[in-house]
Amino acid sequence: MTNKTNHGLRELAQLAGVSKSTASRVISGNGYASPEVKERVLQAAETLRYKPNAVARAMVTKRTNNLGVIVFREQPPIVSHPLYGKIIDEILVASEARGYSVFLKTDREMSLRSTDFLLEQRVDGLILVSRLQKNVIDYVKKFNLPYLMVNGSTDDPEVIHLVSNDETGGGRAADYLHGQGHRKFFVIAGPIEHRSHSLRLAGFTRRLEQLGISTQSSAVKIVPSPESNFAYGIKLMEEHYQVFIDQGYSALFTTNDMLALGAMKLLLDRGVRIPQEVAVMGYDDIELGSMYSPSLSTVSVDATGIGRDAVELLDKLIRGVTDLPKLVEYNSHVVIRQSTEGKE
Amino acid sequence: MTNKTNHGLRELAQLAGVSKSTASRVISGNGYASPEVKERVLQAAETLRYKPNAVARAMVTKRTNNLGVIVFREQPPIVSHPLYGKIIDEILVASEARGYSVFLKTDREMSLRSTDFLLEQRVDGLILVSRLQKNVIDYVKKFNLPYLMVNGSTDDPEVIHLVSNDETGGGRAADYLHGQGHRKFFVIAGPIEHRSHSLRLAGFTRRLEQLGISTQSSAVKIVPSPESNFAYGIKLMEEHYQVFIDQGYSALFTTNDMLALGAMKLLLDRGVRIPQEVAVMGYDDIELGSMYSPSLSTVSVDATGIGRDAVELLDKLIRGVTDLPKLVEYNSHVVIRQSTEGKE
DNA sequence: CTGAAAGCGCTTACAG
DNA sequence: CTGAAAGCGCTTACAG
Repeated sequence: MTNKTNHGLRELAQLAGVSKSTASRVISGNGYASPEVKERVLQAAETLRYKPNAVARAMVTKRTNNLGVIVFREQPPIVSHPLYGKIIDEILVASEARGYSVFLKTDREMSLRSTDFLLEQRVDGLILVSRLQKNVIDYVKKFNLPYLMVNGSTDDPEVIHLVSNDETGGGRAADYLHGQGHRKFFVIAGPIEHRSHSLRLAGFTRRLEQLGISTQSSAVKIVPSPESNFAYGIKLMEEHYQVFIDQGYSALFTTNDMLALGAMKLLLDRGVRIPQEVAVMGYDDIELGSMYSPSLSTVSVDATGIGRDAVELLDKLIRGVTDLPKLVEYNSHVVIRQSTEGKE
Repeated sequence: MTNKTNHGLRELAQLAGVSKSTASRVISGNGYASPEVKERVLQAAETLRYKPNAVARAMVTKRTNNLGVIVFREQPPIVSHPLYGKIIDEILVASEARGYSVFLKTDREMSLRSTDFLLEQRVDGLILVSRLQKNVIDYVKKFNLPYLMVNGSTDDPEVIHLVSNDETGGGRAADYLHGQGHRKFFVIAGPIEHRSHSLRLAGFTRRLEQLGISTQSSAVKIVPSPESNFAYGIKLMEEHYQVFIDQGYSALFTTNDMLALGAMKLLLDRGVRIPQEVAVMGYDDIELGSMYSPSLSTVSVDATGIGRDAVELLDKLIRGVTDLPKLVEYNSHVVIRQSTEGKE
């Protein structure tokens, strides 16, 4: 049994009977080496269980082949967040495919700490996920580090960001529900400061107006929610339950699935039949929604495309490719499931 | 505006008018420096926006302060897996608190690639999550690297592993359901090769036997499932639906929540009333279950404790603490929700 | 095709 | 209390 000491290039070279330079060339795959020499080095690497030291390599090449991903969220479910989890999964897979490893960090206080950490780790690039404060991106910009934003909001025209086309998606939801015959809409809208929530709502109401439904009238009731989670879906539906029933709203639209699920659970628990009495529609297409009974109709967000392209674009940035798009939008489409179908 | 070039210790020292050694001492916090000197260096660091190079530091200290986490799963939902996601979230938080950053890797083919990668990155320690093949741990053991296993299975007495006490939990589920008056049990059991599924089932049936219910008789029907996901919950329930109804099983127990949710959805879609006609109980306590309508009764797994302790134990291992426990078990408790309550 | 030498940006004894 | 020097484990021109 070879001992557990980690061997370096020097021991490797020694055992193979070559110089460190030569050993380095065959291990790294850069530069020439005769077949016989190559064979000997590889053989030695095997018996020594040699693992090149990526830290040392990074120091000289000034490339770590590491990416940093920071998810900005105040509340605990971070990786396990149904939408961000999907995006991160995709980032992981796409990174692996391009030879990058990823440091995953979460940042609760929208601080600069995690950014600093990754800067010190000399990651090759940074993916900033979710809404983040302007100061974070102002900070990142001061350094010479490729970065991009996923699912955040910014007016900064310099910043590359990937978002789903929430306004169009909101419009499609309105279109679909209207097409199903609905004329009275109850809407629970997540935090207006959050780009996606505000655009989804804007798209939804604009489309209703175009369809001849005044969103100022009693045909549309919009309830704002300070948070976009399950608990608030329940809470707000509970608070407005009486109005909801009395006014005869036949369709419920929320700016994300979690709110929809919460509201739907409250309705189901009170015996309201979905979709027979009320049609419910969310946004995001989280896995949970497809598993619900009734399964939740929704508007999809292309988490797979976003995650994949984030890595691809960042890789291009790192490699110095220019003329990259500053804004990449992903199309949303309506996903019809049990919570809205069956309405005749 | 300071330019974007990244400055090194040399420039820092130069600007502060001290030697690199001194600059290093104040930046790293190791060693002495007079208040005035310290002040000057810090000042210079500020104006230069100096970020210590963690790569260089790691090379000399032989400590990266990085941890590697590998999640072994063949199927896509990895980070976004409802249970593993929770554990990973906790690992992230606990790592941060102890000054570690984490490389998150997934491994679909149970290969040695991700392990090698992390070995090359010279992480200080490794957390192996989920079921992994014996060859992976045999491989890791050959290197001089602290590691531990979470939620996996091993007979190797040397390996530190953290698991939930699945057998006891299975027994508690049986106890609870029996106490609710149920005498006919339908069980969907996940892959028997997976430690947690087989122990949950074993605990459940053993306890039933103790309660005087023969698990060989028609009182208990056990259906094995090759996968432990939602789709199989639906599929198996569908296949056995007629038997299920005809035989009058009043309780359904599955070895995880996903299976329970799938089976429950099928029952609900067919109009079976839960819990009035059938009580349903899962295992894991994933967030989804608490949101369902009816919310799912289950047996909890202490994901928070597991994630937190994994980092704590690994940190101790890294710091050379000895006499660590080889096996840490976490208690499970029954979580009663709508899918079983209401039965009188 | 291969090797000697310099250097990546730090830290750490060791002098003084 | 501070600085000069060596060295961590690699890669990369540059000779030969």
